Amino acid sequence: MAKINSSSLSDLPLFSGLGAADLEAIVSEARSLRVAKNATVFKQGEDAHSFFVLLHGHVRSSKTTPAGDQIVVRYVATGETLGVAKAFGLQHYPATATAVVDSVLLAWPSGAWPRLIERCPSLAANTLLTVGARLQQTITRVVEMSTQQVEQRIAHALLRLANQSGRKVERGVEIDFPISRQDIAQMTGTTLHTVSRTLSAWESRGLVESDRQKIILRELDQLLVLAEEKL
Amino acid sequence: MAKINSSSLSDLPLFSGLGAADLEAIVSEARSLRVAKNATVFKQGEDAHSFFVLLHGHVRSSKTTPAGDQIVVRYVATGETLGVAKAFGLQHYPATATAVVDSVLLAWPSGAWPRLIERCPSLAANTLLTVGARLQQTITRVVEMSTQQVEQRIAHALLRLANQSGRKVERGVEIDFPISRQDIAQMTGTTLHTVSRTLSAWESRGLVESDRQKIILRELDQLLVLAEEKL
DNA sequence: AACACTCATTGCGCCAGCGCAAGTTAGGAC
DNA sequence: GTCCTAACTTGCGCTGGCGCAATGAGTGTT
Repeated sequence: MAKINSSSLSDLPLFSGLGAADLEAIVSEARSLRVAKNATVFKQGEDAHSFFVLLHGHVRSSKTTPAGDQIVVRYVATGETLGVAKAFGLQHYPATATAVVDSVLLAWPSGAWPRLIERCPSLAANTLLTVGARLQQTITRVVEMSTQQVEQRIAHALLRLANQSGRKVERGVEIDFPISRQDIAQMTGTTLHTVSRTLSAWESRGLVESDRQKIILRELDQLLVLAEEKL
Repeated sequence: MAKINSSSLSDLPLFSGLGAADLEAIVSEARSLRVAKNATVFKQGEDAHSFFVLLHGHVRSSKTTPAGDQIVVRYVATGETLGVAKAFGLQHYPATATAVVDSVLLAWPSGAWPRLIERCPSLAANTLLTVGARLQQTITRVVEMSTQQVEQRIAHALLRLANQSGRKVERGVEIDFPISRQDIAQMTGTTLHTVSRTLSAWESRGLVESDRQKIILRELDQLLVLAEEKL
């Protein structure tokens, strides 16, 4: 529902290869919603009533353990799908999605999924592609946590964020949404203390420039060296 | 090709919900192959020419980093799919699949995938389910590596293996394929030394019984307590 | 302007678990 | 049998980075 420019939507990976008529039909079933900074799109454990595409903004997906530890699963960038729990057999959302800046999303009721993929089988194939990519990234994360030192993992995480959501600024590349030391710690399996120490050290070497919730990567090459080097 | 009992195949998650005719057609395109213990089904980096279903045996999927570190991605149990790289957009296998016991698989050329899912869209939906489940498991692994001590991670890993591929024996549950300390280390992000020490400690407490490449879990409840307890 | 809160920095002590190294044991090949 | 290799065990010393704790510095609110 609502006036959504379906031509720009045809570029989204989820909808690639879809005919205009199908796309139109699918989009007409969606509602769009705005989520304010720091508000949640959905919460872990909640019934997976809808799935979403992020049109504008940035969303953090994070998971809390029974013991109370939190970890960041991923940051969702513009154009990506989220909350597709039902499509892979989950009744409830496995994580909490929080807007880290004011964001705009399209939402479909999960119940519509079977009907949609019946009409457009390529939806399933497209979703398979993105879920496959996420699986690869997650495995990469396991590999890094198993084999690399904390400093290298932080370097990798920042480079990945810069790549995914970097904005060129005069001094380098800035990560385009507010992110705390704590967030980075929860992405790399360490503590905010260690992240803070590491960034301080890098800052004094001129590799990065950082402020509260803000990080600019100044020397991408050197960070890459740091990330790759086998101790 | 080959005499394969397609009725037993209809129980596989990949083929669930398929009509007998479709199933027949799909299976007729497969070739079956036997892979000896310690031989590889496919190698990391190789062109992803085929995808497989494991009919009998056990296969280890492992990944080697440029720096030479190895980690175990997962163990494939009977009935599971492997090597579906092409289905999620990879040109090459991201890992190496090694038979840990003599194994039998069905293989389809990756090129057949688009045609198969066009004929049977539920193949894509089914694959989405299994890939989704694997994504969740991998995320769980990241969470564990981020928040738990080595001892707890080993307990979790063994309980999971016992659950997936356990065989009841008089004294408890035995993991149904040969697995070394090294393998467990590569699943949990630690070293074979630490795994060995941990198992020794457990053995002296009567929680497990182990031999070379063999592990019997004797006290599942106590291991579960160990796994869950927040230090 | 003062308060409350969230985010960040840094010093210090400690310990889980890694790396090294040496030795043991079990299979498999011939 | 004998050799050879792969798997496993265990002691010892070291250290990366965690936990604690205290402090400082922005941000938003009334």
